[in-house]
Amino acid sequence: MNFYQQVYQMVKKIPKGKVATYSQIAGLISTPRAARVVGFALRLLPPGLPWQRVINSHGMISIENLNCPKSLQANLLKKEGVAITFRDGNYWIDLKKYQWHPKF
DNA sequence: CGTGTGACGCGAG
DNA sequence: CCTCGCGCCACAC
Repeated sequence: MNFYQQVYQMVKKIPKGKVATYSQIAGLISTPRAARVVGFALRLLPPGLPWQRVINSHGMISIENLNCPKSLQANLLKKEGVAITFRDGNYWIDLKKYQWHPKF
């Protein structure tokens, strides 16, 4: 199984209404420091993945200029019950409240 | 096998 | 607190 595939599998496991960070995903897979690679993997997302639940460690969205606008991600998260705060041009998520805690 | 790159992270200033 | 810079790992070339 490729690293990317592991990333996708992990992203799929994020429950509705929860979010995870890049470094968290990387750590869950095997390599805590491969957060960048996680982002790289999410760049070529296969359809059907809840990519909107993956954010950076600041609880902030930093996408925008790809095919998907940040507003779409924020909208999707809102529909899942995640509170989004818009501040200084970016969407912020309360990680304390919504971060996913996988329990194996 | 060497180099470059990226939806990132963290320490230093 | 904000900005800058390097490290990091997997993958494409």
